Order: sequence, then C-alpha cells, then structure tokens
Amino acid sequence: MAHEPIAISRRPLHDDLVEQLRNLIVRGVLAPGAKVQEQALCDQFQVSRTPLREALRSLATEGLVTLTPRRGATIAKVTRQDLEEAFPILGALEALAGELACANLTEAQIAEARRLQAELVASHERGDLAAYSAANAATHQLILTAADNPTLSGFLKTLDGRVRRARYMVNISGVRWAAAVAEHALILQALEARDGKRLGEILKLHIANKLEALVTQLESAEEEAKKAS
Amino acid sequence: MAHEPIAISRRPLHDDLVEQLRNLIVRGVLAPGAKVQEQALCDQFQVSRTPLREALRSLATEGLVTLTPRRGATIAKVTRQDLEEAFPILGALEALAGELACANLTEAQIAEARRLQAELVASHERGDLAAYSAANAATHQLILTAADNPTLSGFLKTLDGRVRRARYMVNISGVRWAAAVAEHALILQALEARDGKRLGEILKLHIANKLEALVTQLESAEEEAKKAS
DNA sequence: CCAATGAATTTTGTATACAAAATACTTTAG
DNA sequence: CTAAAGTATTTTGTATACAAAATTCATTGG
Repeated sequence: MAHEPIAISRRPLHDDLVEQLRNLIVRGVLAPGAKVQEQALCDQFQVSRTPLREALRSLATEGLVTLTPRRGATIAKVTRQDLEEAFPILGALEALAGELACANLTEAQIAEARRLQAELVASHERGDLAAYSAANAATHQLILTAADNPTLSGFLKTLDGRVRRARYMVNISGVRWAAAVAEHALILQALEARDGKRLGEILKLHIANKLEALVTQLESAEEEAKKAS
Repeated sequence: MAHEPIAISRRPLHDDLVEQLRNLIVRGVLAPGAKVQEQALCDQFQVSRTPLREALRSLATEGLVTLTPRRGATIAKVTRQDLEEAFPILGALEALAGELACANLTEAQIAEARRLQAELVASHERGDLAAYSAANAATHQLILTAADNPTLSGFLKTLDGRVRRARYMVNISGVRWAAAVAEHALILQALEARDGKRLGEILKLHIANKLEALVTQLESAEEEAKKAS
C-alpha cells in the first residue's frame, strides 16, 4: 500500500511576507489608516509586486488590511466599533475553547496551568509586563491546545490579530491589571475542577472586562490626541 | 469641511473570480480533493494567472482551498473531523447572534419571522426543499441582521461556506427535516419572547442536531462508496 | 517484464511589461 | 492670487515572460 506523500518544502516568499507584514501591522509599525505603498514595501523587502500583492490579499481576508479597488490598500483602522463587534465573538469562542478544554485536560496540563498562574502573579507583583504577557499568552495557548480544535484555534488567531493591535496602542492600567490577575485565579479554579460551563462563563466575562478597559483607554487616548491637535 | 470620499468602483476581476469559484466549490462542481488546474481555469474564465492565483489565495484563507507550496492548489476536502470542529463553532456563534438579535428585534422583524416560519412549515408539508431552504436561510439572515454585528456575520459566512458543501453531498432525511421544522418553531417562540439566552441555547442545539444528522448521512454515503469500489 | 534512471514536459513562483485609472502638477482665465 | 481645466506622473490591475521545481514519459539495465 502506498503512503500519502508528505510534502515538506521551503515556504514561498508570499508566506514570509504575510507573516512579516502581519507583525508590522499588529505592532503598529504600519499605522492604522496608513496607505500601503506597494513600491516602497517591494523595495524594503526586495521582492516584486506579485508576491506582495498576494500577501496583501491574504491580510485583507484576515481583516488587517483594507483593499479599495483602483485605490490600493490601507492598513485597517481599529475603531471602537470594530472592537465592540470583535470582543463578543472572542468571548464566545474563548468560552467554547474553555468548555472543550475541560473535557480533555490532563493532570500534567493542569499542573502547567498552576505553574503559569504562579508566574502570572509573580510577574504582576514585580511589574514585569513582558513576563506577564508571556504567561498570559501561554495560559490561553494551553487552553487552546487542550480544546484540540484547530479550526477554532485558527479563528481565534485571526480575531486576536485584529484586537491585539488595540493593546499596542494603550498601556494596561494598574487597576485592570490587578483585576485580570484575579480573574486568572478563577480561571485556574475552573480548570482544576474541570468545570467547562463555569470556565466558559469566566472566560466570557474576562474578555468582556478586557474590552471595557480597552475601550475606556482608547477613548481617553483619543481625547489626548484631540487636545494636542 | 471636506467630506470623506466615497469610492464606488467596478470590481476587479479578482473579486468576481473569488465569488464564482466559491460557488463552484460550495456546490461541489469542483470536487473536494480535486487538483486545481490553473491553466484550465484561466482558459475557462478567460483571465490570466495573476488574478486567478490571487483568488485562490483568498479562498485558501477562507478554508475552501488548500495550497501546498510548489505543488499547487487542491479543493479542500470535507472530512468528518472538519465538520466536527466547525459545528461547535457555528453553534457558539449562532447562539451569540441569537442573543444579540433579541436585544434589537423590532416588531416588524418578529412579524417577518412568523411569516417565514409559516412558509417553512408549508414548504415542508408539500415537500418543496428549495423553498424550505430559502425560508430557512432567510430566517438565519433575519437573526444576523438583527444582531447587527458585521464582523460576526463575516465569520459565520466563512464557516457556513465550509460546511454547506457537506449538505450538497447528502440529502436531508425525512426524519431530520421534520425535526428541523419543529426546532424552528422553538426558535420563533424565543424570538417572540425576545429571550436571548434561550434562543442561544436552542440555536446551539439546532446546530448540534444538524451536525449529527449530517455526519450520519456522510458515513452511510461513504459506506455506499466503499461497497461500490 | 519491472524498477530505476534520466530526459522532456508541465506546473509553479516570481519578475517584468503595459494599458487604464487615479493622483499630482501646471497652466491659464477670471 | 484663486479656481478650474488640462497635462504629466504615479499607481493599480492584469497579462506575459522566465527560471526553478515537480511531474510525466521514455529508456535501459536487471
């Protein structure tokens, strides 16, 4: 019997471009609303227009880039409306991930979650935002892995890309940070109890709180910007 | 004060291609697993490879096409695993749509939902599957419209595209059809009561039942295929 | 006759070319 | 000097070109 051929191959330029551009967009290097200068990017990345344009197409489907016919590409804006639309979806999907995860969680994974929670608390106490973010991301990743649903992971990744940009625009407030740490303790509890329903609800709430904090911060940031102009 | 420029423009070839190809894929004309012959499609649509390849990229991001580097594109397969991954997501998102919709529903929309439900029952009674499907789609669309969340609509559209193909592969069973009609009656009740929580749960169940029926049908279809070979 | 090797062909990824549209820049009439 | 009209430049969408890789086909040795 013949084996399925396993195709291992170097990535096309295109895929590299998507990743690099996504990074630039998510981190805000390419500012929301900015016009995308094809030629400039081509020069910068030393590629021709063909793969660059394909990359822009992909990013447009992801929602990070806006394509206007005959008028080129712009970096998608992060409006309050976008966030308010995205976060309920994020909440529903994270909740689903939580429920699915509870059905599969191994003891080892729960132990890992405990370790991450300790790290979360520790990094918060010493004000190390980078370490906190890493532990935070790892926790969510752990849930996703346990959920064992690649399609769901894909959708969450797309959504996350869209909203993560907003977080790069504002700094988390001290109050919100403390609250987030407390919420993560609840998340761990639910994980330990393998209580999918509760975990789902906590995650949904967690996300909703994130949104509220983010929108508040963005609003005041906008006020600042207005005053300056 | 300057107005925001409103860019109305004819669509690029690319967008037409995406739509046409999506249709061909969803309806099964381009069979799951089939290799995509770029040249053949170029000839058929009378376009060059550039816009066609861009279209394939978009469809790949949507999950309808699988791109393997240096080995070209194939129509994505519809595996049982894909469906089992997609349906819980569909359920969670439809539930969310239902909850959001209940917060906004107008009397006119509820009246429209009643009309659609009557049509649903009628078309079922006379065995008119096309009319039933239309009324069914209209109901879901009504909920989406009321939910008033374009981002959510977009995600649901993508997911729906992926699973709709499976429905073209099997015919709905008489039993499942009757059950679906009954479930739609419950949906209407929840809409009338504007009971978002309940609507969400019903929709989630409705989707879960759909999956079960679909998987069962697919399995037996596969059995048939095996026997034939 | 079959498996393995190598040449011919097709397919794929990327670059370039070119026409049509949009934008920027002049020029000129008021 | 300003505003409109017309011209030049850039940008965009699509087609074509071309090299590298993959596939197919033929050939040869076992």
